[in-house]
Amino acid sequence: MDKKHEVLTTVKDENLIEKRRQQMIQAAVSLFKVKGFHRATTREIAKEAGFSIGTLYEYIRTKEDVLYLVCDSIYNEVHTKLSEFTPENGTLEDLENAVRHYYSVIDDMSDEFVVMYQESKSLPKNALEYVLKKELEMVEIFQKILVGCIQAGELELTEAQAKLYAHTLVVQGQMWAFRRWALSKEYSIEQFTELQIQVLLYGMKK
Amino acid sequence: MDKKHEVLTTVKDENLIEKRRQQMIQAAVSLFKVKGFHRATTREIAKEAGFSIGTLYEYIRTKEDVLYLVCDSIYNEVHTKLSEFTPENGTLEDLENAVRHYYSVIDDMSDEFVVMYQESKSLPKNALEYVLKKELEMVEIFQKILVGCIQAGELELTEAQAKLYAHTLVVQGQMWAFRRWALSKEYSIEQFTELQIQVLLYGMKK
Amino acid sequence: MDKKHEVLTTVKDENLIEKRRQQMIQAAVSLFKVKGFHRATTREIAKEAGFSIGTLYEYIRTKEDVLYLVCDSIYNEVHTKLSEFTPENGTLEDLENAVRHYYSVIDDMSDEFVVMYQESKSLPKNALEYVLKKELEMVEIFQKILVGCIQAGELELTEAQAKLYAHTLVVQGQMWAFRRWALSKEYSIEQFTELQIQVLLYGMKK
Amino acid sequence: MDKKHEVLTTVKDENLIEKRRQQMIQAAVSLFKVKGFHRATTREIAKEAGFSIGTLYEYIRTKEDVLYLVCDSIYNEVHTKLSEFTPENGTLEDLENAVRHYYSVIDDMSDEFVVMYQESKSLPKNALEYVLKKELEMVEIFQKILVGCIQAGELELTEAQAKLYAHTLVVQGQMWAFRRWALSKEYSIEQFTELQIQVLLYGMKK
DNA sequence: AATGAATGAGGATTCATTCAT
DNA sequence: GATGAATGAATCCTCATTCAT
Repeated sequence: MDKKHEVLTTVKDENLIEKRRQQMIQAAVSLFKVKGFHRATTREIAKEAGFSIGTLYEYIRTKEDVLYLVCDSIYNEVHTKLSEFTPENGTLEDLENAVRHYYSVIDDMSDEFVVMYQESKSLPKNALEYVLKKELEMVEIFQKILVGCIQAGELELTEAQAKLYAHTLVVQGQMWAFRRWALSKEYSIEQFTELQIQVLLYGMKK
Repeated sequence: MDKKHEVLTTVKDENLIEKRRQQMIQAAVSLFKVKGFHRATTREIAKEAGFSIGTLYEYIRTKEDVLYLVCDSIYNEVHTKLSEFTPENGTLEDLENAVRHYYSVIDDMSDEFVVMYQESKSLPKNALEYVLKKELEMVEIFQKILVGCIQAGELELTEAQAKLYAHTLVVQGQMWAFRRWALSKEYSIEQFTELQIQVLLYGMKK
Repeated sequence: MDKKHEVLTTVKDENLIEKRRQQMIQAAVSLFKVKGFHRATTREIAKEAGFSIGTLYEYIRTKEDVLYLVCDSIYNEVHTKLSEFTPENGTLEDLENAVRHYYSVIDDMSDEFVVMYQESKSLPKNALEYVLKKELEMVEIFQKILVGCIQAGELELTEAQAKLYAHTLVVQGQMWAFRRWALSKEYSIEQFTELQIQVLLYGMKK
Repeated sequence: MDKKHEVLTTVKDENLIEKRRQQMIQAAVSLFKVKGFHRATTREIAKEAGFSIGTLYEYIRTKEDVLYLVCDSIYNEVHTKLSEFTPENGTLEDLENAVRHYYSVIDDMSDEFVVMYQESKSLPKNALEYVLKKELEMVEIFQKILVGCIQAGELELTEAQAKLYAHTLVVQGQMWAFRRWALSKEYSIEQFTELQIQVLLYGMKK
């Protein structure tokens, strides 16, 4: 459950595996976005990726493997991008900037986010567990920043509150991806971000 | 697009239609919860509902109709329950109570919520539009309360801010349904609700 | 392992099941005879049986079920035919007649025999066990007749010998089915039978 | 049709061809024994043989070639082993010893025998004809010994009877390979052999 | 000679939907 | 109104074979 869920391959060349999987993931995301996991066929995925159905199956075992690779890849990308920005001062400004950075990552990858959250329930059990673990890691990133602020005396929260607020921050970012159809009519991502920072950090009461 | 999406029937007797559809919806929710819309078969739905596949198709046209009925039914139930409680004073206490009421409805119906949000993307175009409209109506309920508070001088927000905060309140409630696997280990629904009210209304800054 | 291996069905009407399965078995035997189990497709089986592929799968779960039904049906038919003729006197004449009867059944059903013995190895484990049990029952029929002859003083054999001779008689009959391509050039079934009776019962030494 | 069926090769070096084919045959027999010809894949055969799928196809043209090589190799081995022992006196003792020798060869190679007889039906037409010819040659070996006994006055049989008895002797030997699952519980190969000699040469009547 | 990545035709199975009873 | 047998398009996946390196 802790270990990375392995996707078995017939092919041996590691570089080739990486290359083909990138093609595959990109193809899959663009198809899942439009039709969802179940309505996208393995043939379509292969074609969109630029190779034959036979080749697709040299790099995966089942269609669900594709979904897993997509989810794993998205999490890794988000993690990498968030890690580029790790504030360490424990100021509220740091927290604000972390949120801004995260929300901009979501804006860049909102198709991927929507696909991941809508389809991950179709993963086989242990792949799902792995993905949920990754989700918690995302929450922990924010939790650590919050704890930093608490220790620096900038925030006055219990551990339990900090954890919940971390969830809140993560979910509010996802909201932008999921409700883009409604929200983008009214706000730009920058407006959205600043408004959210206002209410989440400082409350909506005047 | 604005009108209620109609589900055609062979049967004439309105009472019977209502009865069979309730059986159907209940069966579908419990199946979709476990296997999702795509993996649940119409045969299973019919069986779980207590009648034959032939009978199922007397009351719907396509499998997607079942999903639509499920979503429609959930929204109506939530609407009804929220309408039981419509505060009109424009106090912050009213707002808090509205949130409490909404979050407790979500707690009661969290399976239904999860099913609805995970599967509604599989609705045909115009049924989806109808459902999204319903979703906006939910947001508007909170928006109105917020506007009430603004007018009463309890909150100091622009219209744009009020709308976004309404979304936030709605989404944070759904968070309880979607992240129950993680959150319920740490908080009861009451604790969750009070903590959320704290941060959303009054901010997390000390 | 002892119980009859069950083949699950979607259809409820028992008479219909029986009818469709007979069509299926007949179609399968004629195809397996020509192409073997693996090269015959389920579509061909359905078509030959006179219904659609969908209908075929209403009456079976897997392609191997077809093979099992074929084997089971053949054994039952042979058993029934052999049971029509059960000598009880313990004379050598009885034994001879039993052999004659068995060999003529094999002549009638040699396609079926060949199919069954060539393909039964493809059965899933517990279906195979069931079929092997049936095979032993066939041997036992002859063993009993032999024991009858021993008790009547017509033959002087140990139990162990009787069992082996029963196998021999059964296998020699099957030889007619398997080596028809060579044997029928030289002998009619009647000649074959009488020559076999000679050597098996009375030896080839002058 | 009479000529040896040729398996074409890209490779020139005859020694290498022989070596690779031996690896291939051994691998194939062990796989066919477990999974049968159809379920064993060419990839598995190559891997078990210790080389790549590409290399496998340097030494054969089609998968059926592998099966042919297996059958051919088994027949040749049996022939060689039987030829080591060719009695020429025309005594019944010679006949008995030939049978003993043959049955012990079968005991040594029973996996190979089972594979050959179960799978040879999958050979392409002219390879099958070649193999059937080989089978008849096996029968002829015994037929010759029988004729020797007849000429020496030890047996009193017509040509037609001699040929049938030759088939019988060959098939009874194969019985040991095919019914090992049942027979080996009751008899050792030596017991089996002696009992068979008794009944086949001297009859079971007291 | 050896390798192994690529191919795609082919096959088993599923399941939404229909329609005769 | 209710039933459930029949249908066949759709889909996942396999595997023999090829060919560039």
